Amino acid sequence: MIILSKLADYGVIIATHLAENPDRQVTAVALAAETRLPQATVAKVLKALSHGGVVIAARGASGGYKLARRAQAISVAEVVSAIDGAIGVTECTVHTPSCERTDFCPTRPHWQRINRAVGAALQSVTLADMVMPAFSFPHASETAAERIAP
Amino acid sequence: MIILSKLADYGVIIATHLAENPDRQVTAVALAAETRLPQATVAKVLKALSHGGVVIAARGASGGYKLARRAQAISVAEVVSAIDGAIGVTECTVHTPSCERTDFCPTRPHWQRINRAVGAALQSVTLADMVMPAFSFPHASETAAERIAP
DNA sequence: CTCAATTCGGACCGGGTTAGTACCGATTAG
DNA sequence: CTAATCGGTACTAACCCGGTCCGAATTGAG
Repeated sequence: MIILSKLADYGVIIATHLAENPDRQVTAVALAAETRLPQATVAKVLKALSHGGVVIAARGASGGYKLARRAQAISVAEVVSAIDGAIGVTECTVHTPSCERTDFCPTRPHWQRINRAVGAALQSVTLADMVMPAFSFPHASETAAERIAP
Repeated sequence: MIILSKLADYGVIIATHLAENPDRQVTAVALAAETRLPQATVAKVLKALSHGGVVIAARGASGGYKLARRAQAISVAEVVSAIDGAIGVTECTVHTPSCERTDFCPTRPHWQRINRAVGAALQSVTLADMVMPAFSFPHASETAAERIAP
């Protein structure tokens, strides 16, 4: 299973690309060309990012997008939730628990615990981190580490 | 956005229910009744769990399901990946990186790092934990689960 | 020993969400 | 004024989820 939606994935790619050249105003079509992603989709993602306050849009001729803040101040979690909404592990963790099980179901606290872990993971990585090549994570068994269970 | 699919969520509910009465052989319809989940879906989930080695199925009259191992030995990650397949944050983290970006894209190691964190969170919770009401879970493992993998 | 009842196992199908596209209006620089 | 660019909405296509159906295996009765 894939956790992030494709759009959210694109969002991070695009935001990261913006983080590489800060202060530069880039148009949607240019971003699409530079990231090799479909133009229309890039435009759509940028709209969402703008809406979420991750990027700032300049309209009109010679308009374009750039990051709303410094790259270090923007976490991956922010980018993702700008596109896909709040992050939650299960149904109960995101909206109000209207399910009848809520009261007597003992699993909820555990879900919330897992949820916090995921959120922390996404929040701890900023766009500035994403740009840096990350030698600092030495791992021999890359594929094994990537899979949760065989 | 919701991370777990509904089926995976059901899977955990069902597996947890099985963990509550170990050694008891329960049929799919009984499980559906006891968990208040739709019968057909429960059956489907159980098939996947059986395939993934989480539960053991007995066919024929007086057949049914039971956990393949003790509840402490089965992690939530196992249940989830039995249903939804390997867990990965993005496309690249699960299948072979066929995208052209793979080689030059610096974000991959960071994704893997996030991925490991999520995996650790899911693996750190067993079915036995899920059954226990969570007032008393050890803080040590909690912080460990929440910390991002180095 | 045979048959029927019961249960799991695998293939198939429809509905709904998501990805992706296209259009038109709004805004701004030159 | 014109060209370029973002913003919003509507639309189509694809995929995945959830559910249903029928066949395979096993048990227990006659």
